[in-house]
This record gives sequence, C-alpha cells and structure tokens, in this order.
Amino acid sequence: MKIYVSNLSFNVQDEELLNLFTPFGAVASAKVITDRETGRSRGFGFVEMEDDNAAQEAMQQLDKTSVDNRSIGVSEARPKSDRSFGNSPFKSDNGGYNKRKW
DNA sequence: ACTGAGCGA
Repeated sequence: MKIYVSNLSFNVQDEELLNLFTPFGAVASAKVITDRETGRSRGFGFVEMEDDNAAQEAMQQLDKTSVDNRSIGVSEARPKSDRSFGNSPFKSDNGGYNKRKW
C-alpha cells in the first residue's frame, strides 16, 4: 500500500521516513520528494508498505504526530478506482483521479 | 528567515 506523508519538515529525509514506518511493518520503499532543482526537500514523501494492515496502522499512528517539531499528515496515496472515497466527486474519468485539485 | 500548498518522474 502506498502512503502519502505530508507536511514534513525540510530536515526530514528518506531514512527518517523509513525509521518512522519501520516499527509498524515491512517498508518496501520510503522516499521524501526532494525538489529536483534545488535538491531540498519539498516537505512531503511517499512510503510503500508490504503489509496493508500494517500500513493502516502506521497511518493512524503517525498521522498528525509531531516530527521534528512539525505536525505531519499521513494518508493513503493515490487511491485507484477502488471505493476509498465511496461516492465522492472524485470519479475516475482518467483511470486514476483528477490531478487538478484532487 | 532557504520554505510551507501539495500526490513523485
């Protein structure tokens, strides 16, 4: 399961992210999206976990927690066309979901 | 006091 981690402090890097999620389960990949131009962090990242329920657990536990004096946000990343959002206005006309406002 | 909304390439 892919997880979207937002509002990260700019000090946080990939390994920090990894250290946060590892205790909850096997982490397939953890990457902070660093700005390709400047190389600095963009303040958000992605974590992919092997076990789905461990991921869910990690999300609940890590969401809105303070990391490096900043309250981070953890949520599922890019829901496909499953009913993650039930009957939300985010229908999938394009196979994923709208990139305009999401 | 780099810089604060956001879903990578």
